[in-house]
Amino acid sequence: MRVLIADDHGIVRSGLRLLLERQPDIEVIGEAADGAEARDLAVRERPDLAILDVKMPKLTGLQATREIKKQAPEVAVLILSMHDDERYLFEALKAGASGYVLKAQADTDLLAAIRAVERGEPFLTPEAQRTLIKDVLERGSSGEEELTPREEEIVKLVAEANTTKQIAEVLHLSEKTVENHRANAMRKLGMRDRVELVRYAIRRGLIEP
Amino acid sequence: MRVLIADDHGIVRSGLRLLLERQPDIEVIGEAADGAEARDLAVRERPDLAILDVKMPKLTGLQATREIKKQAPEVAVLILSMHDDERYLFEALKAGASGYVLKAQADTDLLAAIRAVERGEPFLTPEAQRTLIKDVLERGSSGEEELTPREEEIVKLVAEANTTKQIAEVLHLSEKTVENHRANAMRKLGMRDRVELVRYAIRRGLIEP
DNA sequence: TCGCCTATAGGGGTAAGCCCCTGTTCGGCG
DNA sequence: CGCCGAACAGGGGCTTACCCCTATAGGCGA
Repeated sequence: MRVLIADDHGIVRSGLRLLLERQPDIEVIGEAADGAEARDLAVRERPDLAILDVKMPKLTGLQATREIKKQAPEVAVLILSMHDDERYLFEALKAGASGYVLKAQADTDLLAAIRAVERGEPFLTPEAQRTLIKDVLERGSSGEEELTPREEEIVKLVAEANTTKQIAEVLHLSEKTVENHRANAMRKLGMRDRVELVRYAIRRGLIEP
Repeated sequence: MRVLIADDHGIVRSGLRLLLERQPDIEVIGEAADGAEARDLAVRERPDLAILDVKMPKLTGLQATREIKKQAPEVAVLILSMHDDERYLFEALKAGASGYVLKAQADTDLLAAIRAVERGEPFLTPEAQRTLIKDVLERGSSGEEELTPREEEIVKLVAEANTTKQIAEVLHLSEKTVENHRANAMRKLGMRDRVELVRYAIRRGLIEP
């Protein structure tokens, strides 16, 4: 199996190469340090698989994926996510990637992902599958809201460091209702306390850090 | 030369290990996936050198450096910066690090840095030296009330949604001490609860949103 | 040497958050 | 129409956070 590696950090490329070359049937046929190089190499060399980091100079992993799938659709693509988040999961799949692996779990999941790609199957980590399923269930597979407007309103106020009592006063509700909306939002998001809601609110742009 | 590696991404650890073990006189004696683990390993194993990523869960590389230098001052520390930024350079040196290497240049600079540390010398990349000079020139009087290193550690852990009990376990402290540090930090910053601390921690770059 | 700050730890209390329930009202939708 | 989900409200219980207070040990500078 001929594989192409693309990441802007040499250290990461070395780590990937080490991991892959322990497999007797995998051959790393090239490395790229940015997305444009990755695309050019993939189109020219037609590897069985291209492993692309999300964040790269010139072209992101997702942009490179789109171009590779257009010019060389038989090249499978696995996306490596830099961060421990899955916010690019949908875009990656939409761009034509066969799998999405978080870098933190790369050593354990990457080989499983490669084997899945070898069989022509898609691969998602359990976390990614959960995220995907949750999103599909909760927002009907399009860009709608996960939370109801009321819940989002209350999450925003929580993240602005208002107490339940203050929120109840602002919204003319009972404290109990506020608690219920907050609890429902937390349950939907899989969160345990207000602290996690703050980070969610910031990621969603509900408030400024 | 006995070396400890700490990074929350297994792939990066593998890459570092590969790079280091090509050197006949370097032995990687351990890997850590977060700052607390790195500190514990460094204190227990007393390596000649600990290579720490800046951004790690539980304790940042800088926080881990402070604790290592306090409990095992003979352990040299090299800071690896995740991104191509140098905003933590000054704090890294203040914390007791012997060097500061950007990950993008890690394969070329890291060995030079290690050799410098071996000779007991500090190491800065030319870019880092330039940044440092600029920082020293620009830094006059900030005036804000600063948190102690301990307080900052606890603020980070609070903002990562750890409970008092969990923080006490990670830092090997009583819950009461954690409460006191948290309260002192909140008093200094004029904040009333953990929610406000989260936004502070994100603004300060202690955690990602 | 004397203070001051930091880090550590605890006592004791109030307030708040979080979690498990039940229930009503209202509007939309198959 | 009958069902479902959203919004509303509450009971009761347990945990946690937050706020006073005291106290010791160590380091460091005036």
